[in-house]
Amino acid sequence: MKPSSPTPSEPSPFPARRHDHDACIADGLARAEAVCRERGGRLTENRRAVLGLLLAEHRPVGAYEIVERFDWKRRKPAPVQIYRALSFLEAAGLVHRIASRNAYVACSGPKEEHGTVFLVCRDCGTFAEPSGAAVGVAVRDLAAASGFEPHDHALEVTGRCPDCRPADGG
Amino acid sequence: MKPSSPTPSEPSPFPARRHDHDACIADGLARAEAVCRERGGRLTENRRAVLGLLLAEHRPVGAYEIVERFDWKRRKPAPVQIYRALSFLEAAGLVHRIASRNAYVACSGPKEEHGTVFLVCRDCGTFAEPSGAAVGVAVRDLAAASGFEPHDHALEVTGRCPDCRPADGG
DNA sequence: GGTATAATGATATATCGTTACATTTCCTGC
DNA sequence: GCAGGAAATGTAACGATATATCATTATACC
Repeated sequence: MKPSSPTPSEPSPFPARRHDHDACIADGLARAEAVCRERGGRLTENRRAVLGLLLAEHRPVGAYEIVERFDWKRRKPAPVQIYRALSFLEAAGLVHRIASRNAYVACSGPKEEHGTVFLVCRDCGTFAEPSGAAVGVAVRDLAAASGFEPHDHALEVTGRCPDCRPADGG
Repeated sequence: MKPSSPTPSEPSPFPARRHDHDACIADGLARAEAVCRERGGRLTENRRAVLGLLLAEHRPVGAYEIVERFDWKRRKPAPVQIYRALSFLEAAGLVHRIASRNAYVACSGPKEEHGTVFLVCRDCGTFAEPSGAAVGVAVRDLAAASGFEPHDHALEVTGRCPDCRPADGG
């Protein structure tokens, strides 16, 4: 197995070291607009700003860190403003809460289109959301064996991302 | 597949509706003593009391709920007392934190001997920790495909336990 | 017993998230 | 344009979760 060379059909879920960051923000916001049109909510200034801030990072960001970094009409918003935006965005499947860190990340698509698997680098904090089909299968199997009826799941994995792990894989 | 009849070789990870509760508390404490002897810590009165309280439940319990229920020399302990005990117990692999609920559960064994999969019933709060070998495999596969080096993972599944789900499985 | 280490006691504070209610903005129909 | 209602925001206070700090006590080891 060559971890550093994933097959072309399954590209790394981690962002490339250099990529068109403005484009990934613009894409995220465009996707958000589409989701809002479909679901009926409004992508207001606050929500857009919070989502934009999360899209600009590829890592989980705490709500109060958003408060601090949020230049909002030249002053700080109250925490509740941020939480309201996050609640809306999470309900729309545009943001995930990383429970183990009390932090939030922009999601790469609507809820139906991805698993709920989160990889977080313990060194640089970089975040990725790989497709979690195998995990979904494992959850269903486990549940069936236990008589448990699963509704929702989240798998949070900590470790080292390709950029932070030693080159030899050790 | 017959979810309500798991194979005998893989018994339900959920506690039986009626079981010898005193025995499972005593077993848990005895296991804790053994772990402490092996690891070098001490199972002091506070730690024993916190673990005992968690063993007496089969569900995640919040730290401040422990504070409230803790009859400790006839008065309430300070939160920090509870958090200290929980930190020790978690480091020893005797307790898990359920991040999605900010709550803690007694673990059924030392860290090496089980996966890190948590089933929590959304109706009654009952908790189970099934063996998560398949999940471990899925995590390793995902990680290998991403070039990610996994160190730790936790899978939290919410749903309905065998006692709370409708009898027909719907 | 003397000393080092582990653990606790007590107070204060940091961090994360919500309640409550008044006000404003936006959409819709006229 | 303008009324009416729903959605979203503004503001202040509060509740819930977790940790920092430092003095003190208990335990293990010599």
